[in-house]
Amino acid sequence: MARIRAIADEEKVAKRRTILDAAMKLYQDKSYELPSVSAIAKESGLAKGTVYLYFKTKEEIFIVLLEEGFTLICEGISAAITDADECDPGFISKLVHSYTDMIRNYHGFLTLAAMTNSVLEQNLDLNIALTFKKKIAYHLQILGAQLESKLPRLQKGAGAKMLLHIYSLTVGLWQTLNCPKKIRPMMGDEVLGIFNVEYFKELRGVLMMCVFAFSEVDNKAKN
Amino acid sequence: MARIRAIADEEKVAKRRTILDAAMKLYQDKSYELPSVSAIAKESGLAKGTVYLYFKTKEEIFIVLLEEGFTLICEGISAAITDADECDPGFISKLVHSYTDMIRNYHGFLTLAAMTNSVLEQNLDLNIALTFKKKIAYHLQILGAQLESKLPRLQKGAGAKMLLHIYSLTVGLWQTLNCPKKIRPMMGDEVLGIFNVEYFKELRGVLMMCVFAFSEVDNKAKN
Amino acid sequence: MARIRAIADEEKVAKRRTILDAAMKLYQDKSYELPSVSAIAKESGLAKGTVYLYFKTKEEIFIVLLEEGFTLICEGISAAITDADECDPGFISKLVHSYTDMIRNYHGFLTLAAMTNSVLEQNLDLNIALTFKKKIAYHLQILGAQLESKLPRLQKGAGAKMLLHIYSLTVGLWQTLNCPKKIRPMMGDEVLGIFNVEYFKELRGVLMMCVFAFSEVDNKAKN
Amino acid sequence: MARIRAIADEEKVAKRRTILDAAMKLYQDKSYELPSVSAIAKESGLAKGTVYLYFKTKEEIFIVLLEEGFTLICEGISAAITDADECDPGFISKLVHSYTDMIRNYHGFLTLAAMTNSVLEQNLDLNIALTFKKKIAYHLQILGAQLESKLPRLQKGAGAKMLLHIYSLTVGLWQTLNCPKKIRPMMGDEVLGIFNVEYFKELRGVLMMCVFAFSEVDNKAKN
DNA sequence: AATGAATGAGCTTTCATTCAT
DNA sequence: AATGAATGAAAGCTCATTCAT
Repeated sequence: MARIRAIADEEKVAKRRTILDAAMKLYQDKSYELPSVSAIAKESGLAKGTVYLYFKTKEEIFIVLLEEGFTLICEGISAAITDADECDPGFISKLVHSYTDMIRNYHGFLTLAAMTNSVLEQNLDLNIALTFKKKIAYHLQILGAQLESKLPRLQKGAGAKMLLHIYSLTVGLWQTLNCPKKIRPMMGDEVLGIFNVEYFKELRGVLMMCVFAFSEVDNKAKN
Repeated sequence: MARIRAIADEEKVAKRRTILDAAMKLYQDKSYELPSVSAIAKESGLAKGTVYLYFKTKEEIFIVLLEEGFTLICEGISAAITDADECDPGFISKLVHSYTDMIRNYHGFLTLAAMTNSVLEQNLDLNIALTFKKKIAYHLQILGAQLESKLPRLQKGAGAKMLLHIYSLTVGLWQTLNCPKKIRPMMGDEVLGIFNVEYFKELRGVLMMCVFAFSEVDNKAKN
Repeated sequence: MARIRAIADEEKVAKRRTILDAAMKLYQDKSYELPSVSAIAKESGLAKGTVYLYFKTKEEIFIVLLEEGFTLICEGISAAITDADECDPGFISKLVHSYTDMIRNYHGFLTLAAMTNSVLEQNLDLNIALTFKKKIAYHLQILGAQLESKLPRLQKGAGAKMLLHIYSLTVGLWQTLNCPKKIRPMMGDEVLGIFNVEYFKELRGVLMMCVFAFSEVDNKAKN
Repeated sequence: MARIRAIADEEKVAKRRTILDAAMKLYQDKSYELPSVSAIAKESGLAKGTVYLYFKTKEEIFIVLLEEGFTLICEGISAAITDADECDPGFISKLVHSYTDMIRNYHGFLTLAAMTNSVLEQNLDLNIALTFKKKIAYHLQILGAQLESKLPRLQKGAGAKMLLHIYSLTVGLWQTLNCPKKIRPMMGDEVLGIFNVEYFKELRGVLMMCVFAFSEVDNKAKN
């Protein structure tokens, strides 16, 4: 096996990356079932024990991947907000688009997000779980504040809350619309028409509606 | 002969019920972790093998429970719609309340719904999975149509779609806000404030907003 | 694999026996290291899971073997006591001989006994450990009482106690004199002369002495 | 140059000591389970690999500790023999007391001694194992001779042998009476009465008896 | 139809030891 | 001489599912 030692911190980070990437690859290849640590090790070209040197449990690997995805998406939106002109009537639409695009590009993010509670958090070190939650909260906070600064109709705190709701909807809708690969060919049935929509298009539709609603309601509350 | 068959069928249904009830009880008792088939069999007073005569896999048991819950909730809302007066300005609010109450009363429904994709559908017979999807679609259709008849501003098909979105949000929000028991005591941290809200209150809040948005947008689209 | 079902109780007992025998064989073959459950299963012609159907932990298997050996030996001595004539001046000597013979015939008993505390009791279900202790105590009691009836010089309770001491010495001496196979060829060194004795002969020698001492002291205490 | 070597040797000895002390501390703290090499290294303030520069295997560390304990105890008794007056009728009793006191003071000695065969000697370099045996033999010899000089009734070689038997009994009795902490609270049961004795008191009792027997028998044999 | 004994792949995890640095 | 990253065999155990009875 690759008995290459990661001595410097950056090498360690690189090896961690190797494991994370291998885990993600297998996760995607295995149609979004959590791969075994054994498989991850093999894919990484490392020994099983080495993986446990970098992550305490299997779930930790995936919680990190999820958190990375979340961070990435948040940063993307943040950039999009900065770039966009809030006076542009298409401001919201642009943001929504960049949001859905970010998610689309991080393959597996949605599946991962969907199993956060039911699977990942179950077998997670207490502190890791908490740290994860805090990071999510932090990102929502920061991004929410940024939004508030651009959309003055949003009251203090409403930005983060709105994002929380958007995120919830994103994950929930995905869970409702997504279905295992093997039954996809049989989804043609007319009865199932309601599920035969393109997820991202649908998501954008609902988001536009909700963001609009948010602004309105918030606005009214102000008056 | 037919008589005997009927009796036999009744017995079958009864035994299925026994298993389902036992599974649900254990699921609730074990704080919403899927119990083992062995435990379900014991709780049912049946042998392990017998359980497999009635359900092809463990997941099938829970998908049936989920579907039953879904049906129950839909029927409840249907009744609520029938009872309510759409001219009453509190019409929407009443519906939303009865919706959240129904869900609250079906303990474990949200957890079950949340694991639908990531866990349940993975190890499910193709036909079972499909049938499940169809039942969900059917209920959404029926209930959607009923809604449309009461809220004329809703276009054809918009009722079902709205319900789909509501359901998605319900499940997604639950996943975001819910957290494992063991980390609940540590949620006091200020950073986590955004997660420290009462789920059902929060849900009602968002739903009110969304339903409102839906009507508006839909209305506008009409004009 | 041998998918032969043990349905009747006697069949179950037989299968348990199969496992116990396989475990003992491996234990002896592997120069008295505890074999893995996996190996025991293979040797038994059973699946690993099946072994766990009959024994909760690996240690339980060996504690049962130890207890069986203990019981066997006690029964043998009991018979020897019954058969012997306490007026015969060689009474004690005969008993000691039958004791050492019993132990010699139960290969591995000593090694097993020697690891009772340091290994076996560590990973043992509380109740199993306790039951084991009770059985040992029970046998000591019974056999002790029998001895007292034959050797009137022994006070009440002194029989069991004497046996406890004899057993302790038996195990302790074995631990001191026994040595791993691989270093046996090098035991010729003169310095090691004290260890180069035949265990059973040595044991008999010490026991004779001790039993004698016991009687004396006890006798004196009486006067 | 020689000077430097001497210093280097001193350092080596010192480092060995550090490791041994750390190992002993952890062993005692962990209620007499063998600690991992990793833990020993950490406790020593050394790297894992460094430990292996000083000891070939983990077991070697503990065999050295056991041997040190043995030496200590022997030296203690030797001193006690020197100090005591063999004409004092309490001579034996005093020796026995100082013996049990020495053992009591070397915490963990008995546990270590008890696992010598079943655990330690298994994974030990041949030479190390042999050296260990030789040291034990040597100590028994020396101490035995000293005893013989004080107790003229002891024939040549009988001293060492007696000590061997005493040591065996000490370890064996400890194994029989000692029990894991977790089952200690449940030892109250009447059946287990025979095990509910104070180890050191019991040991002293048996030893007094045996030593007495030894002298007698030996004496008789002489005549 | 019902049983429950048997299966065995599968899991995570530990840790003594090695060896590149 | 010292380090500690990497190894990987080995372990115990679970449990969904099968199938002989």
